[in-house]
Amino acid sequence: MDSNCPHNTEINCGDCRMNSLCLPLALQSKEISQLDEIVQRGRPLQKDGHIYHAGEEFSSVFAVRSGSVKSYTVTNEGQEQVTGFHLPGEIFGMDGIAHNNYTNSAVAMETSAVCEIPFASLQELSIAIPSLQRHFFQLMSKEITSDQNLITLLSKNTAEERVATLLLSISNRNLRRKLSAVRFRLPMSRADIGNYLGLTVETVSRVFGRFQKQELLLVDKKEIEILDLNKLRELAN
Amino acid sequence: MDSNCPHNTEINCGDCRMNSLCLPLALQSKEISQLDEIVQRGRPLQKDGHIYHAGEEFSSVFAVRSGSVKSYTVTNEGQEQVTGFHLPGEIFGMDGIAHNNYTNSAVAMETSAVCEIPFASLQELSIAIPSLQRHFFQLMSKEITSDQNLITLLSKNTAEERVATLLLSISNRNLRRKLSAVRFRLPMSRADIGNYLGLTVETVSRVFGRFQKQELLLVDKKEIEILDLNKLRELAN
DNA sequence: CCTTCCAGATGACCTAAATCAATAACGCCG
DNA sequence: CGGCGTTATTGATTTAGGTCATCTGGAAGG
Repeated sequence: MDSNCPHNTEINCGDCRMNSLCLPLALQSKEISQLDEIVQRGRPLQKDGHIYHAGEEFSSVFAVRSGSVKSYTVTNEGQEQVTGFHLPGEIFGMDGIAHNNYTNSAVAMETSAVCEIPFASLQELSIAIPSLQRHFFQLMSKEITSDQNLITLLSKNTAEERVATLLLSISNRNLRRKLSAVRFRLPMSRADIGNYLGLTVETVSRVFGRFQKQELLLVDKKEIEILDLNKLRELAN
Repeated sequence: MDSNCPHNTEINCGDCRMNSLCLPLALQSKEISQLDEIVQRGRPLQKDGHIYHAGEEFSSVFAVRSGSVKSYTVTNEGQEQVTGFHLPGEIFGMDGIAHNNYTNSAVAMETSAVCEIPFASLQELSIAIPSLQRHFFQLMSKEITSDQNLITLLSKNTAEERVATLLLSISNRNLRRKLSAVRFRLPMSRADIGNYLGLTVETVSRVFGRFQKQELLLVDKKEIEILDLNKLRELAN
């Protein structure tokens, strides 16, 4: 298999382009290979393929290697609530630790590959490698703060502010991956955006329309070009 | 000091009435005393006394021993966002782990006492006591799922559903502490409730009014009596 | 005891976003 | 290549909850 193929599942953690994002920086190469042994690579997924469903027994956390994944829960009235979008290098599945069952479902939004990290092994390894334990505490804490940011967004901000904030979040995460911060393809549908931001599809569509009229954005279906990053930041506040 | 005083700071973890809530169940008594050594008791607080401020260097997580605490952040426009209410036996401060700084501020809503658990010591002890590591992973994961529940509440539910859900949450947490599930005192103001639920004070007040008219509740200032728990559950869904 | 203050309640009015409805533009598959 | 189901856009109308303004009552403090 060509090691340049984005969905290649053969490479190990030490060589993975994403390792600066999902692993602790301070890891020794010996420690990386210990981690490498527990990580199960090779889970290529089609669009709409599930990684796990809510309610299933928790066993692993996952890292996105390529493509993109969304997490969602289903309310008791049966409506979907998108709780997060996961881009390459990001970890998801940590909601399952609390009760030994995943509370979210996770699904690929496009052709993707994920790495599976069995949690029992990770816990053991964390005892041998304290910086790994620390790293996972930090990852979970980051998830908490980003969820709390979303809470604030939902409870205090207008439709325009919410959309602007999401665009900037994706822009920043692309930058971290050495991709363009101003030109990118949204992996998710308008419906997913609206769902995540507590808005209807129509409102999302209208906000995109207004942003184009104000020459903040150039939108062509899922392709986005940010024309005025500063103005957008101002709007998002 | 009288060991029956609710704000007594002398008792150790082994004897604390709350230990079934904040400690892992499986802990040996020898392990409890190890934990006891790192826990700093004796932080009695007045109403409005801060435990920490957003931005301060992270050092410890905290457990509520008596009284009640709220966490909040301040948006860049200067408005407060309440992110959580903490009742006796509950742990808070875990948002600080990610970046070594607290992202929330924590303040006593009434006369309270908290236990301080220095995080560095906790991490070390977690290596010696794997069930403690597991317990903390679980606590953080619970925080994630409860934040995600709030996200869903804010993005999908009406004012009445939000208020009903909060009342039931407090009711359940009281039950866990062997207190009445139907008669209790709200430790927080209407403004805090509204802020937490993404509503204005007026709306919260009107919802309480409507609930009383429907004979679901009896409200006397902060004293609440739930008259029809099932109906309230139905409403909250 | 009176005054001040602040939390809470209630009413009148307004607005942002939801809902409903129609249309357009696209993959996708036979 | 043509038809069809999904996804997105755009417009008209409605509504839940916000805003503003007023009022009440209890607690604090002199």
